[in-house]
Amino acid sequence: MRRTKAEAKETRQQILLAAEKVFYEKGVAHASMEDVARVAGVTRGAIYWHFANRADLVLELYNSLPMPQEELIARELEAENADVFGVLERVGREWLEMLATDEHRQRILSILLRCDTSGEFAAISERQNDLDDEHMQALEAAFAKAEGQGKLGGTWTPRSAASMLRWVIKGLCSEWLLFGRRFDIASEGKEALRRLFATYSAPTPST
Amino acid sequence: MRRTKAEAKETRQQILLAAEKVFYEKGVAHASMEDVARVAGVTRGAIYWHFANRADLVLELYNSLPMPQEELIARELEAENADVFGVLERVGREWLEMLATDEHRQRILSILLRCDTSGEFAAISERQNDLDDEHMQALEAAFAKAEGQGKLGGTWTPRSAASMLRWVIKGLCSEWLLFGRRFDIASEGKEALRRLFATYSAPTPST
DNA sequence: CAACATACAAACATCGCTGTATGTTAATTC
DNA sequence: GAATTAACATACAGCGATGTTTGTATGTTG
Repeated sequence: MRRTKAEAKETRQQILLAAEKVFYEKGVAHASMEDVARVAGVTRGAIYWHFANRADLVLELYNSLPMPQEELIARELEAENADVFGVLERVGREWLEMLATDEHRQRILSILLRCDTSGEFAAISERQNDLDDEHMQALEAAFAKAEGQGKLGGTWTPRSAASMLRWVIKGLCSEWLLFGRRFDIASEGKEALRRLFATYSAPTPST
Repeated sequence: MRRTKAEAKETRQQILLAAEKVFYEKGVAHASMEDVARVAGVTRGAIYWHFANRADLVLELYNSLPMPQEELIARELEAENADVFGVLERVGREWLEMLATDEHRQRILSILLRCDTSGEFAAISERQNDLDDEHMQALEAAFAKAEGQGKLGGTWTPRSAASMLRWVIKGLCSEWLLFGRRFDIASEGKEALRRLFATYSAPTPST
């Protein structure tokens, strides 16, 4: 019973959805391919037709997430007198709001956070690490620009400011995702970002 | 060839050390009990004598970590005019320094961070969550005290201050442990804590 | 110094799961 | 419309790991 191309894509999508559900509920390590197949309404044959193995399935799950448009942000920051803090705070807020509303992203990121990154999934976590590195460099550059504009106060350096921002957002997201989403990440995150950026622009102590 | 009690304890310790090494290198999910046994210089029989199963072994690994004396800290904070910020900043700094020097703690926490928390290891992560909850309550109480002393400035509330501190420390440790320890956690953490506590005591904006 | 318990080693049972190979049917292709 | 191939289902081989059971030699206890 060979399917049409459109039907095949539909099947692939069903498998991804099933994998998202099953991996999220049972954990990547302890869910079998047949668990996924059952939920998707197919057999393991279909899964192995569309995906090489479980690691590949997880990778494609990760790839199915639309990534934020970084070039757009970079362009916003290009202007000579760009409001760096305003842009960064807004981007952070938007990211948290997107996470709060996109349940697929929540589940997939939970899966990635809880999955054993050594061994077969090393490739995925390496990709994430590379992305993180790029983000850090972009952040540092942005804060350096703010410093050049004389807007970075306190004892902040571009590096320390970028690191702090990263730690807060990562801590916030990890806690929310791994800990049962027991608080309103959008509003609490918004508050936290506001306070954090307020400290960035605090006047340098004249000691 | 039955061993004496002291020798048995020694064997148990060897198994724990081997498990720490093997689980750290291969990941909990993909290391077999025989891998552990081989490194420990025993057979799986010895492991199953001392531990019920792999989850129990991981749990005992976690239990082997000496926990910071929380009562001591609580007592320090009891005094009417206690320097809350000073104590908390010092405690945080000491924690980071301890983590930076104790390689066992580094490996075991790495194992816990990367291990799949669903399924068989749910008990362990629940215990961690409970501990985290206690910490949060203690932190909130401490910041509430500081607020009562009129020392909590800005727009901070006890809850937001405690959350922020937690997120920063968690983000810091996670990044350092999972990311190859690519920076000096003691010194960078010390700086971050100093900046963070400085913002806590910043004067309230009179808007 | 029996008698028993302890601290393992060695062998066993078995089972779930993975990957692959083969079979089948229907969509494409030329 | 014959040939090909895509899209699966089904069947198979086989490992690797787990938990248990049995064996055994030696501490330990009364």
